[in-house]
Amino acid sequence: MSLARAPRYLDRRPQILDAAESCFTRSGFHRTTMQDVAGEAGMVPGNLYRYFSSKDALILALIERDRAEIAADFAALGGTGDLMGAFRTLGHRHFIEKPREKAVLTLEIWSEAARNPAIAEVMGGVQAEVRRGIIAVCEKARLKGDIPDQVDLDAVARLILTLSDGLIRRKALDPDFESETEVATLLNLIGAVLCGSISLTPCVARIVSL
Amino acid sequence: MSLARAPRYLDRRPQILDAAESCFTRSGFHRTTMQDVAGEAGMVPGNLYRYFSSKDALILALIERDRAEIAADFAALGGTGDLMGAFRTLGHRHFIEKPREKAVLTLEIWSEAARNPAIAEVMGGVQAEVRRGIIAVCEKARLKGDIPDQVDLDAVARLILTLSDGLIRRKALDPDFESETEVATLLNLIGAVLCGSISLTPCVARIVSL
DNA sequence: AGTTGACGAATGAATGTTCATTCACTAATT
DNA sequence: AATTAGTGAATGAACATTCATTCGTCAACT
Repeated sequence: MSLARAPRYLDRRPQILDAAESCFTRSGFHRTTMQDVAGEAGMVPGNLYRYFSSKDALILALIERDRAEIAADFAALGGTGDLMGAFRTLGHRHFIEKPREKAVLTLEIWSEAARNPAIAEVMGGVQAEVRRGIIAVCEKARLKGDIPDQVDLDAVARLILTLSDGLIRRKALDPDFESETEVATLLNLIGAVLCGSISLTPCVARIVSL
Repeated sequence: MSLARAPRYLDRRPQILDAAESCFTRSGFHRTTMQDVAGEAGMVPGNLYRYFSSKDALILALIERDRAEIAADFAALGGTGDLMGAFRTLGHRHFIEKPREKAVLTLEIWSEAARNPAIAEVMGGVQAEVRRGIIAVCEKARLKGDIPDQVDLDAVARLILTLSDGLIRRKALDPDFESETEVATLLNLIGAVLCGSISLTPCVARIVSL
């Protein structure tokens, strides 16, 4: 009787998520009403519930969409053997190309993750994936002899994560933040660390002497 | 407003701010009700309005209290001539001693700052002050000959700010974040940068070759 | 080809709750 | 007595969610 039929109408989910992204960026999760999202999506509030079971589900779906995007970027990263080129590409894509609004939304997600375990879990997943991606691509470079043995790749990965997060916060909130300059500086720094020009694990004597 | 006179009774403001801090940390600004704060402060909601004119005013006052604390820490920093010692102290105080909850609250403040201009302004003030503090203490060290001329102190200050923000985000949300290790690593890195072991402004040839 | 009816999509008007804020009042202090 | 602190019970607005209803499309049957 009931045939598996192709959806008669458009799938409204992407459209709703786009609307939600605008609203959440503009007003934050909690100041955004379902009425706002519906208005932005060109429909009526009740109808949102056909696609997302609750406001929380909507938030979560939005975050998961971002996650998928990041994951895709990292899949592409492993390909080439050009380590710094890969980092430069990623840096460009994530900190220069993307508008400030994305950074603002990320801040929102962070503050939400501190309380919503579902969001925390998604974020943890991204984090782990990015970290593994960084280490993997570095290890490939090490096999080619580009990275000295004494460089602690795990520490490098943590450093990059820290720098990335710091950049996001500054991009979102510092009025005179200059993406290009900042990214260039930090790529430079990372390059130097990977070269072994400085070690992340203490070479205490020199430092203490300062 | 009427701070002019010594209160006849206890000043409840600190007590209320403490309560608010707990609540905001636990639930975020927007999920915290005035009823929650009042309960935590051991009083009745209406009474909060004797001390703060609105929920927003309460949030702002809390942020300003933090600002004062940070400012005080930085006032102390300039004193000694021990550059890395000063950084180590600050790093310890802000990233190791303070509980994770403080970092969570900071995340909350960030996401709020993106929309509330009053908060953004306070944050901008802190930012500027910290930055000036860093540069000032570095310049003092440079006069003593501890920092080579080619080190770009402005870039160093930006780097430190970025690293600090990244640390806060990771401390708040990474389940296996290790304050001591991370801070030690980054102090080490900063020390190396200040030594001139690596330059933040491109020495392109080497990097590109990687 | 035209009609019908089934069914998913969308609407719009509630509904019930949660919450910031108010206020008339009582208690304590000087 | 006068002033300040604190109470507790509203109040009313905002908002997530529900639901009865309408609309649009298509397939099956004349």
